[in-house]
Amino acid sequence: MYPKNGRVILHVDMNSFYASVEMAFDPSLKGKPLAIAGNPEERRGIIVTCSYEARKYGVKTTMPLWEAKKLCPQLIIMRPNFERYRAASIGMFEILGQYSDLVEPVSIDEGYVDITDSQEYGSPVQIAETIQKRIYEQLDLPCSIGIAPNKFLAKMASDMKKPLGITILRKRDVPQILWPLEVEEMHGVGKKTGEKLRSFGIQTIGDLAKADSIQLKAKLGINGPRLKEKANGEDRRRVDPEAAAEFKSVGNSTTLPRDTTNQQELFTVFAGLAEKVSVRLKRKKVLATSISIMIRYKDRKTITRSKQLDQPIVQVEDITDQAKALFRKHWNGNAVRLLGITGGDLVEQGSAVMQLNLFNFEKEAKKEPLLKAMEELKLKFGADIIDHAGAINEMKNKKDDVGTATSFNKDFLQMRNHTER
DNA sequence: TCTGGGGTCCTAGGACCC
DNA sequence: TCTGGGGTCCTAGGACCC
Repeated sequence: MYPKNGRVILHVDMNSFYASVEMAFDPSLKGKPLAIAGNPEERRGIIVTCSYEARKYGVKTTMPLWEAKKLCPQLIIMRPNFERYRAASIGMFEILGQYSDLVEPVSIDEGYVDITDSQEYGSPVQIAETIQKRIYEQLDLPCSIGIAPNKFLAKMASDMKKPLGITILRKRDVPQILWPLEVEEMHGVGKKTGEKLRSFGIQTIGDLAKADSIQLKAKLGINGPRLKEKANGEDRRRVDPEAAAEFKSVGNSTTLPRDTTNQQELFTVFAGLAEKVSVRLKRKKVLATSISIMIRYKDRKTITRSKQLDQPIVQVEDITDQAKALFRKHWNGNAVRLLGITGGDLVEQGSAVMQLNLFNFEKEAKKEPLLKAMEELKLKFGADIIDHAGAINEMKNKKDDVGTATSFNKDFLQMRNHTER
């Protein structure tokens, strides 16, 4: 039954999502070892997701393709079909949304649902069973669900039975269920933090739960005490439907077919990346006020270099120029393995246009005729932006409240390209 | 023939301002 | 004639997650 004080949170986690979607799409794949890989033709392809049948052969996520083939010669390899995954994801979140307004997407295949006030649909377990059944029958996709009083425990719970599991994790179960686990099993503890914790004698989640907060803070920063709270089953974070609606950066990167020191080649790659970033920014109707590049050298040493801009940009040429400038300034001349461009400090199209207008008016002391100013804007952002945003009207009527009327699900789906771990 | 790509959040030092 | 303290911004890097 529902507790009087306290919440009931579900964490819904799709099982080997990409592979499952492909199987739903083509049932003849069911029961076969299937892997989704970034780019099977490239020598640097890795496994993004694989079916449970493939896992039996030892095939794992992030494994290089050649290694996976060695382990399982009959492995079926497919490239990702993101449109299919987006469609499946929309279907899944539509089902979740029918049991609560408080749905927070975490990634394309995973989300939290606060069902504290959803008694009308049954008990927590009944709701979880209904959701799981509907996703399975209507979408032909398996998922695991965790039921708990907070996000952290729900997340840990959904991980415990796969595929098609439902797991309840109460706070009072924490000492028995969670504490014996290795500390790396915790969501939020990776390799490095695990090593650090072990270096001062913390091996299990239970050890972490009992560790000294002051010491943890000194060694791990703000993350230390937070981890300790979680190890004790405490987590007050809300299920926030808006959390995923706003993205903070848009980037594209690529590992080159072969390492190179040829600047012309590298600049061509930058132009391609800038094009992708530009298209994605425009689609989201935002502009970037900072640009950063990433360079991974042959020895895998990776650097990022960034710059704050005076004005937000979105056009390919502008992004390319900024990226090239950063590259020229910081490249050490060694062979490059990967290049990336990311736009950050995003502002909305409308408000960006306005900022530029204000900027121009101040600069030009209002001497600039309106038409010429518009031409300038079109040059800067592309004609579609002016027409679409009705920039002149916005300029007159609005100050800085150019609203965002975006459906979170859609935006969130655009925002993330998820790969299952 | 090693190890992708898209993100978020946190830290830390220096510049700069009051 | 040696020197406070707080705050913000910028840049770079690290850790983690899916």
